Amino acid sequence: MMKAEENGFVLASAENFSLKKTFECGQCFRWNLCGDGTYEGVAYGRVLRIWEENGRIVCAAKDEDIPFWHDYFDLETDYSEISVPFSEPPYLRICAEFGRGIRILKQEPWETLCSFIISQCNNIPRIKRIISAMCRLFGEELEYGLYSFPSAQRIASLSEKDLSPLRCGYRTAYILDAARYVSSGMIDFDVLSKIPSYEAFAAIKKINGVGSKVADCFLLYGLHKMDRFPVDVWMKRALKEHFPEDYDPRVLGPHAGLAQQYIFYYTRTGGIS
DNA sequence: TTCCAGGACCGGG
DNA sequence: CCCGGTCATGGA
Repeated sequence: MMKAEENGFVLASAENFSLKKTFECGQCFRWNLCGDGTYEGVAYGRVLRIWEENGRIVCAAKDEDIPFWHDYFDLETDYSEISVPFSEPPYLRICAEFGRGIRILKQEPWETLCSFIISQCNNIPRIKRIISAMCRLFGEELEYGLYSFPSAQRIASLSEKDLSPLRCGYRTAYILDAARYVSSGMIDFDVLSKIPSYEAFAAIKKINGVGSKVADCFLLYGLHKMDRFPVDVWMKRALKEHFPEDYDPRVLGPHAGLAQQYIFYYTRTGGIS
C-alpha cells in the first residue's frame, strides 16, 4: 500500500490524487505551495510536506503518522466510483472530469467551523491571512514558522479585544460564540459525527453566525458528512445557469458534497487549471 | 467612490 | 417564505 522511497513515503498514485486541485479547490485554507513545488501544511498539530514525483504522491512525515495522513486524505475511498452518479446534467459531468483528483479532506472539526465562520462575505486570500494570523498569535509553534490551530478552549479564554489584531470585523463575536459552545461541551463533535447529518445541521446552527452555508461546509469538510451540499453565491450561479429549474442536489445521493466541490472548483476557475 | 468577497441576522411585507 | 438593510474589512 505504501512503501518507503528515498525521500519519503508513497501515499498514492497521482492519478486519483491531485495536490493542486485538492488544496486549491476551496475546501481548506492552511496548505501552501512552496517554491520547490511541494505543498506544506498542518493538520491536528502535525506538519506535512507532500509533493508529486514520477506519477506518485510522496510525503515527508513521521513514520507513525502515515496512517493518519492516509485517512486525512480519504485514500480508502474510490472517488471515481462515487463520482459515477455525476454524469448529468452535462455541466456537472464536465465539472467532475475537470476536478478529477480532488480529495475531500477530513479536516479538524473546530478548525473547519472557525475557518468557515471567518469565510463569510470574505475573499479567500484574506481568509487565509486571518487564519494564519490566528494560528501565529494563539496557536503553538510546531516547527519554525508553522503553528497549530488554536483550540476552542484557548479562543474561548480570549476577549474581543484580544482578537482585534486579526481584523475580522463582525465575525469576531461569532468566533467567540462558537468557541464557547465547543469548549463548554454544549457542542460535542463526537456526538455530531454519529447522528444523522440533518440533526447535526440543526445543532450547529444554534451558534450565532452559523447559518445554512457555514453549517454545511462544517459538516462536509469537518465531519466528512458527504451528503451535505453547501450553496454559496458561486453555486447559486452555477445552479441557475446550468441546471434544471428547481433542481434538488439531493438527487446526487450520499456523496453530493463531492459534486458540489467539483462544481465550485470548475465554476470559480472558469475551467482553467 | 463604489463594488465585491465561499453570509448571517433581523425586521417587515 | 422572501425581501432589503446592516454588519467590518480590504482589495480592485
